[in-house]
Amino acid sequence: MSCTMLKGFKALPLPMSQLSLAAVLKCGQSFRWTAHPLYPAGTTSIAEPTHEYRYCLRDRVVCLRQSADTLFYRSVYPDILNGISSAPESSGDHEKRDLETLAFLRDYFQLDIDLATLYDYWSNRDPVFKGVRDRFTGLRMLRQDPWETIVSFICSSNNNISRITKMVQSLSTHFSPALVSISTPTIQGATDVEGEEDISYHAFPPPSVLAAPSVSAKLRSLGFGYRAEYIQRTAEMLIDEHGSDREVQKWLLGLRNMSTDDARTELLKFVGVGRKVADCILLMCLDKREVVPVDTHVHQIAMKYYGVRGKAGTKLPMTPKLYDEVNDKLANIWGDFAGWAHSVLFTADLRSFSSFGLPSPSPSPIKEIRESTVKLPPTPSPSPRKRMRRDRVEDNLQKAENVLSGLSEFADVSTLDGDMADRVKKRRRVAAIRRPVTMSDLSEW
DNA sequence: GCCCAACCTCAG
DNA sequence: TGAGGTTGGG
Repeated sequence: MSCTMLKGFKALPLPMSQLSLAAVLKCGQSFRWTAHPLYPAGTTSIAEPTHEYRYCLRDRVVCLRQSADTLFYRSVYPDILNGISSAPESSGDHEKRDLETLAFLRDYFQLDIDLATLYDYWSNRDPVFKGVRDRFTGLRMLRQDPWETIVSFICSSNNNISRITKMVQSLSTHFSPALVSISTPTIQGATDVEGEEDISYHAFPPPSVLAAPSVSAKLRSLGFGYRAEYIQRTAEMLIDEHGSDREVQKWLLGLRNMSTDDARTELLKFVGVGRKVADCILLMCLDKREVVPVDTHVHQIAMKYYGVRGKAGTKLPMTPKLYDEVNDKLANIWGDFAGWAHSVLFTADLRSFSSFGLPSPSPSPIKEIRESTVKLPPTPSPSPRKRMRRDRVEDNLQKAENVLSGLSEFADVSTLDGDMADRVKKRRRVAAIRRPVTMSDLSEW
């Protein structure tokens, strides 16, 4: 790859097995990252960065690119901070900002959690997971901002990623001033010169801004539907309760130190936050890694492959009791990081990948497995590749059935008595394996 | 404690 | 017509 392409970027050694930006940033956890192609579609090798990803924080825009073994990053600041209107900034300022950005990345991507070890752990416990792991490497949970996460997931009810993304973006552009304008990356090897344009970046609006009574009508007009009132009222509740944005933020971050149940109880007080949305928030910004948010899709898979009550293919009303059954079952199988495993299996199984012009993970492994349990009609001369894939899927299904029928040592513990189940669970508990990314990993490109 | 219709909008 | 759901009334 050319050096000029990454001028101004710092490099952090990081294998794809630990983080795949393309998967993580567009799988339905975060809705505010933008993806910008660096080459005309279909002209690059996977070893080189294909896109630049951008995300606007309160004071800077973080820009990322990824190659097979390296994460490249830089941040862009408004002119006022760039020394245009004051003294020229020193190289020391640059250094300080880069360290701050690196600190943000390590926290946001939770880089001290060793994802490869977790994948191995889940694979050993769950043949179904093992069957799909290779197609979704580097999928990890983000550690996001609580306020942004709450609003984003209030928007998520009865909704899809594409529309949620539009809503969250429009929330930012309408209620938060532009922080800085940046031109899109030059597309290397493009035949026409067009494509380079300035884009304004807006941070996510703080609670005090969305708490204003006029906001709900405005949100209605922006197409938020019944979620408009939920967002305004939730913002209002938080500001009324805690006074200022700073205090709200402090209190929200404090939820990370509470037990899962206590934190969930607090979240359920907000309007527009039910059990499912609360669990998404717990998992995606409050460090509750064992929580598995249950929607109808998860329930379908849980019925089919993990022996949860109900008839696969048909739908049962998602009562609190059924919700707990699904949640407990999956948490038992996947352990302390069950919510992370869930994200690999479920948030990855979304067609919406294609709507961002990113490489599609299809055919969806989940769908593929689902279809293969049905008697497959004799296919006229399947390609050798397809043939192998189906064999593999059926092999995995056989293993899955072994698990479900108790033949495996990883059989479900929920049928054991409480004491024994606890001891089994304890023995199975994985110690979070940490692979600290140290400051010495930081190198100048 | 459990059930169910209504709710915005858009894609299939 | 229903979706990766929640609310409010019975």
